Amino acid sequence: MSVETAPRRRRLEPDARRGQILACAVRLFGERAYPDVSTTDIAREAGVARGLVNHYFGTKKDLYLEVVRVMVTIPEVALERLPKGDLRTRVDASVTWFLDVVSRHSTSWLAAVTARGMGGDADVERVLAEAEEVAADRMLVAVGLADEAEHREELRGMVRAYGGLATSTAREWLQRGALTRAQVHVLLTTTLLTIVEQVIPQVIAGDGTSRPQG
Amino acid sequence: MSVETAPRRRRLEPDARRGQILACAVRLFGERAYPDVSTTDIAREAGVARGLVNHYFGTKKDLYLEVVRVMVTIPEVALERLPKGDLRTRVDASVTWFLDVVSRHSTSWLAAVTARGMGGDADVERVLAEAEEVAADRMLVAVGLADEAEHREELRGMVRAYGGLATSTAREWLQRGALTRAQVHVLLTTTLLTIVEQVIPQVIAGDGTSRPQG
DNA sequence: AGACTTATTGACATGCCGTCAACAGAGCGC
DNA sequence: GCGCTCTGTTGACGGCATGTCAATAAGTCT
Repeated sequence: MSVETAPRRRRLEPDARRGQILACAVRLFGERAYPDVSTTDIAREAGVARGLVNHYFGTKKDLYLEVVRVMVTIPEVALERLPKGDLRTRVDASVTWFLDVVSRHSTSWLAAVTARGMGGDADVERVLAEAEEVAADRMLVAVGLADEAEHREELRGMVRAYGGLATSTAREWLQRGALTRAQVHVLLTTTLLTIVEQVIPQVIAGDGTSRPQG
Repeated sequence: MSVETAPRRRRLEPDARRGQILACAVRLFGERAYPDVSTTDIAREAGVARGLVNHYFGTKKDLYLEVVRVMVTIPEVALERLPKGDLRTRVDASVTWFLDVVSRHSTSWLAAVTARGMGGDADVERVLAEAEEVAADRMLVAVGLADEAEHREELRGMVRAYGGLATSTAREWLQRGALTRAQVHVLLTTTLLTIVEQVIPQVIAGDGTSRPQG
């Protein structure tokens, strides 16, 4: 009687195995900190020999980079169509969309932004920076400043900086519970409006972009 | 002739040795990431046996906690006297003070905020949170909202969130070079004024602080 | 079935971390 | 000066994590 329907080794396609291990790594790195998660833990979680982790991802740090990339890419579900109304309407919609996304994927999103990079690693920083770039470009489209060719760099810098505000504000809501969603909404919309309507015109019309003293 | 003015072991007072090792650790952790700095490196840098590091600081993570505490405490040089003028004047002075501090200690400050916590470690997060708390209280004093007893929690939350904006904006200036100091100054002052004059009154007068639905 | 491909394993070498008993520098009494 | 004590300091040991690599077996094709 052949009851051996469970071979001790199951052979999967590389993509499948890779994805499975990556999923386990995402979960573990979302719970514990980088040095507190061993590749042995990940391998055990995936029911796999430890060497296989290195086989697919190289070093532990490489695996972590992919994990972070997955975490920050999750909110990329796309801000497809934004309302055609005036600035205030579009800003409001953007903030609503942002808050929806981060509250839906709150745990992994919090892990990604809280785990701001393993103690200042350069490669991790690069991955986070790329994600910020994408988010900043989308935001520029949303507020209708996408085709401002001349001051592109400053605009992107300001929007990236605003991303820092959005992040820390969302953390006050989701992590510390110091603010309600409504309060966060007011803070983010009002601030973004101020930046677009007051700060950016002042910078564009103001002093030189790279002259130390004006 | 006794040329042995250099005994292979030099005996220091505990405080001195501790401080010396801590200084080396601060330098190394400021350059490389947490997992890329071994206690062996720190011991070698201090010209000391590796066991001594553990003797003084316990575990490697404990040492790292002290390092982070030192890094974030550096800018605590105190915002002693702030001008007595109106809100705009005080906000302007606060931002100027902040930019002075972070530009002076730019390297260690960048290391501290960039090294946002070793991949989401709880204890590291606690140290950073305490530092944010101190900064937030000072800011509340500076903008004249220190004695608003009722909505204390929300106010502190908002100011902490603004701290996130200040951090990311300063990084755009010091690290990426996308913004000039003047632009950063405009962005931070205008935004803080908006928060104090528009957002906070709206929150105080607005809906309930902890009621999910109004 | 037999052969072939390759996903998967297990062991090896290296390095890091925490602990601990033993060593030695500095001050003191004699 | 000699020896004693105190304690800052060392070196080594055990355990664990990581990366590499040849050996193995699962699945497929003929």
